[in-house]
Amino acid sequence: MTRIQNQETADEKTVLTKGYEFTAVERKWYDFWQDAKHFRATMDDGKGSFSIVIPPPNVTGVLHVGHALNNTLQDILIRFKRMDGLNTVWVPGTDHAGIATQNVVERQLAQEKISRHDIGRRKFVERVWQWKEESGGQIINQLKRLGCSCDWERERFTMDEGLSRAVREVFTRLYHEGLIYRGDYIINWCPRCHTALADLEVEHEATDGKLYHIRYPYTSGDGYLVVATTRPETMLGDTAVAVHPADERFTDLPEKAVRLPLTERVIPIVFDTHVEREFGTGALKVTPAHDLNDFEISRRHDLPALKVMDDNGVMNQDAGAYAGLDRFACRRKVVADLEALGLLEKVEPYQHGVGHCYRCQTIVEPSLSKQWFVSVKPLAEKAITAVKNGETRIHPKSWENTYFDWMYNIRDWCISRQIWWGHQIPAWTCDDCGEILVSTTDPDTCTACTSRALTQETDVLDTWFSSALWPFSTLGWPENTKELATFYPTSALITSFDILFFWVARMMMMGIHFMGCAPFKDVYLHALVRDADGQKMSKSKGNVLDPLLVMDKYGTDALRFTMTAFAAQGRDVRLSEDRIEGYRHFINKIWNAARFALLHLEDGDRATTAAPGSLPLQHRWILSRLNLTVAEVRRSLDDFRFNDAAHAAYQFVWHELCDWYLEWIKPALYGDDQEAKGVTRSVLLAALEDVLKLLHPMIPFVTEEIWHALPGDRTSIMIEPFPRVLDERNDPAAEECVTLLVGIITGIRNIRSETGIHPSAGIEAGIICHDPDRRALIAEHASAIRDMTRTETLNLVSDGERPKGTASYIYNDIEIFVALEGVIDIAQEMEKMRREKEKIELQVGKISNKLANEKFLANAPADIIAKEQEKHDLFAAKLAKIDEGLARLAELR
RNA sequence: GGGCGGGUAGCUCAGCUGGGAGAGCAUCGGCCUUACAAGCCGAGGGUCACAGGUUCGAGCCCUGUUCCGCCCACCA
Repeated sequence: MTRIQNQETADEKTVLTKGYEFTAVERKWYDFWQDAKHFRATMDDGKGSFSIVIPPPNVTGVLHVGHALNNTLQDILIRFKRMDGLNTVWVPGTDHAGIATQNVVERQLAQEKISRHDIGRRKFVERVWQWKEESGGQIINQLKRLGCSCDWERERFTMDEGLSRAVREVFTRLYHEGLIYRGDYIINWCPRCHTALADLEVEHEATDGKLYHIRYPYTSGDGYLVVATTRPETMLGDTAVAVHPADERFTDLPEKAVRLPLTERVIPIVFDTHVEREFGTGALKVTPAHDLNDFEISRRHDLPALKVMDDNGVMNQDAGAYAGLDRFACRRKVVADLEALGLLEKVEPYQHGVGHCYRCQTIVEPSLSKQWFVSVKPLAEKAITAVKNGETRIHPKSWENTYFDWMYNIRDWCISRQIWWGHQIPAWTCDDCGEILVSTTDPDTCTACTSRALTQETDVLDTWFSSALWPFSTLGWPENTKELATFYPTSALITSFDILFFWVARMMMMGIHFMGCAPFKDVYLHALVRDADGQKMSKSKGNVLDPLLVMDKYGTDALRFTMTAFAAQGRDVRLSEDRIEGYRHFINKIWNAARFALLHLEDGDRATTAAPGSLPLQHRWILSRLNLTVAEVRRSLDDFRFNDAAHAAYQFVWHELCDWYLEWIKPALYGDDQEAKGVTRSVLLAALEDVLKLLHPMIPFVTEEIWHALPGDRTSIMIEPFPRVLDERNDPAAEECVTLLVGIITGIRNIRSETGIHPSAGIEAGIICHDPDRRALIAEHASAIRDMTRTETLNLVSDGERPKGTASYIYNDIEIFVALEGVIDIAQEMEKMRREKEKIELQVGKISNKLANEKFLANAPADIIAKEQEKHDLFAAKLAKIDEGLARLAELR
C-alpha cells in the first residue's frame, strides 16, 4: 500500500504498483484534498475569479449518469481555473424537489396504510425532513466519489434558513411591485398529486384517442348543431358553442342557442375567431372551467364557467346524474347515453397530444382555480436583452434561438402548489376584513383593520421558484456579502439542456431583476446521456448504466475521461460499458508510462529549466509538441470543447509521448553517457509533470497518485499551476525533422512487416537522399533510426545502385532499402509500386491543374499557392523515385 | 403547425474562420522487443444522404429533396 507524504514520513515516496489500484487511491486522495482544505474558496484581492453554482440535485436523489456527466464537466473547469491561479468557488447543494420528494414520502406512508391527511400537515412535513436527513447525504457522498472539488463548507439546501429567507424576500418584493398576483385561471391540475402544475410541468404525449361528433339540438324543431370533441365528459360543463363568424355554414342559424344534451341546459351559440373552420364540424363546444381556450373564449363573451370535476378527477354535483363517476368512467357513460339518445353522430379514431404530470404521469386536467402567478413578461424582456447583447453567452449558440422563442412567447408562471413540502407562501388573509398581507416576517395584525385573526396561505411555492434564486441566494443574498462581490455574476453554468426553461431562463429573470445583472457569463448546455443505441436510459427499458457500479468496476477516472471525451457540443453522449473500458486503457497507459519513467528517475532529478533550444532534437521535439498540446487543451476548455481537450491530451500522451518519445530515449536511459542521461531525465520529468497537470482536471485521482511518486517534494497536484504556453518551447524545425525521421522509420518497419522479416531479426538498410541537409540530419540521427527499427547496418548514400535482393519504400523523395535474405518477389514489389504511383499521379494531376489555373493563381492567397507548389514538387520528386525504382526492378527481372 | 440537431470508414463519432478526408473501437497480418498483451509494429477500408448553386477551390457556405432524432404549440 502506498502512503501519503507527511511530516513524519517526508522521505517516503509513493510507489506505483504494477497495476493501478484505483479503489484505495481514490479514497485516499479525496480525503487528503478535503483535509488539506484544497476545495475551499479563495477570495484574495487582486486576483480574477471563477465561480460555478452546481445544478442542485434532488436532495433525496441518487447519482445517475446525467449527474456524472454534469458534475465531471464542472469539476474539470473549476480544477482548471483553480490551478490557473484564480479565486474559485464551486458552490454545492441540493434541491428540496417539492412534488417529487412529497411523492416519495407519501408512498412510504402508503406502505403503512396511511395518507398524509391522516397525520396532518405538521407531522407530514416533519416526516419529510426526517427522510431528508436520512437520505439527503447520499447524493453528496456520491458526488465526492466522483471527485467533485466543491467547497463543501458552503453546501446549501433550497429550504435551509438562508435560502428560505431569500425566497420570502423575493416573493414579497415581487408582490409589492405588482409582479406577483393571485387570480382565477385555468391551470393544469394533477388529480393524483393534488396540485396545480406549471405549463412546463406538463408533458404532452401523442395518444390514440377518438374524436366524438355530438349533436346539440336546437331548442325547438328537429335541427341540431354537431360539435366534435375528444373529451365528451366535459360537455357537462359546457356553457356555449362557438363558431367562426365568417363561416358561411353558420350564417343562417335557425336560432342562437342549443339544448345541451344530458343536462337540458340551454346554452348560447357565440361567434369567435379562435374557432378553426376546417377542424371537425366547425363548431366548438365551450367548457370554460376545463379548457384553456374555452376559458379565454368565455372571457371574451362573458360566459359563465361551470366546474364539473373535483380535485380527484371525479365528477361533482354539477355533473348531475354523473356525479361521483371517475372522469374516464363518465366519458364511457356519456358516450353510451348519447348513443342511446341518437345524439352521437359518429366516432372516428384520432391521435392527439394528451398532457401528463411530469412527476407521476397521470393525465392532467385543465381546471379553473385560484392560484398565484408571476407576471413574467417584464422580467423576460430583460432576460432576452442580456443574451442579445452578449452579457450572457449560451453554448452551443444554437440554443439561443430556442431560448428567445420561449421567452418571447412566455405566459404567466403559476407558482402555487397545493402540496405541503416546500416554501409556504408568505401571504396571510385577514379573517375579518379579507385583506391580503404579504410580508417577509410573519405579521401579527392586519394592517387594514388591526384584527389579529390572520390565516396563512396554505399553498407552497413551485420548487423552481427557489431554484431560480440559486446563483445569488447561495452566495448570501439578501445580505451584501463578500462572496457576492467576488463571485457574482458566476462565470459559467453547466447544465443539461432539458432544464433550459425550467431553471436557466428563470434564473436569468430573477438574477437580472434582483442583482441588476445576469447571473452567468457563460451558460454551457450539455446533452443527454443515452445508451449505446441512442436510447434514453430508463429503468423500464433496463438500459441504465449506474455510475456507481461503473466507478467500482473501472475507476472514477475512466468514467470521467469517457464522459469528457464524448462531450461534444450539440450531440448526445452515447455511453456504454465498452467505451468506458476503452478509456480505462488510457488511464492504464499513463500509469505504465509513469512506471517506466520512475524506473529511471532519481531522487535528485528536477524538471529541466534549460533553454529548450540547447537540447538535443528529441527533447526539443517533445517539448514543442507538449506546448502545442497545452495550448490546445487550454483553448478547448475555455471554449467548452471538452472532447477536444480530452482528445488533444490523449493523442499527445499515447501517440507522441509514449509511442515515440519514450522509445526514443530508451537508449540514453539504459546507456552510460551520464550527461545525456541527466538531460533526458530532466526533460522526461518536465514532460511528465506537465502532462499530469494538464490531465488532472479530467482525471484527478491517477494524476495525483503519480504526482506523489515523482522525485522532489510534492504537496498536491491540484494546487500546482496549470501549464502555460511557453513560446520558447515552440520548435517547428524540430517537428519537421522528427516528421522526416518518423517517415523513414515507418518506411523501414513497413518493409519488415510486408516482407515478413521477423521483428527480432536484425537487418541491413540503405537510404538514398539527394538533399544534403536532410542527409546530414539522417546521418546525425542514424543511431535512433537503427534503434527504433532494429537495423544493424544503415547505409546512407547520396546516390547509387539499388543493391540486389532488397525491398524498397519511397518516402517523399527519399528511397529506403532493406536487404532480404532470400530472393524478393519482383512482381509483387512492382505491383505495390504501381499502386502507389497511381495514387500519387492522381494527386499530382489535381495539383498541376490547380497551378495551371490562372484564376486560382489570381485569386488564392499567396501562402496557399506556395503550399500547393511545395506539395507539387514533393509529389513530383516522389513520382520520380517510384519510376526509378520501377526501372531498376524491371532490369532485375 | 413552428423550431432545432443530425445523415462522414463496418460501428460510434471528430472535423472550430472554405485550401491535400481523421480518431476510437472493430477487421486483417506479424510480434511475449528489458513501462504497458488493458500492449507493440504494420495494413486495409469513405461518391462526406441526394440534386442544384456560389467560389480559383465545398464535408464545411446558399437553395431544394429525402430520411432519422428531439423540442415547443391553445386545431377542440
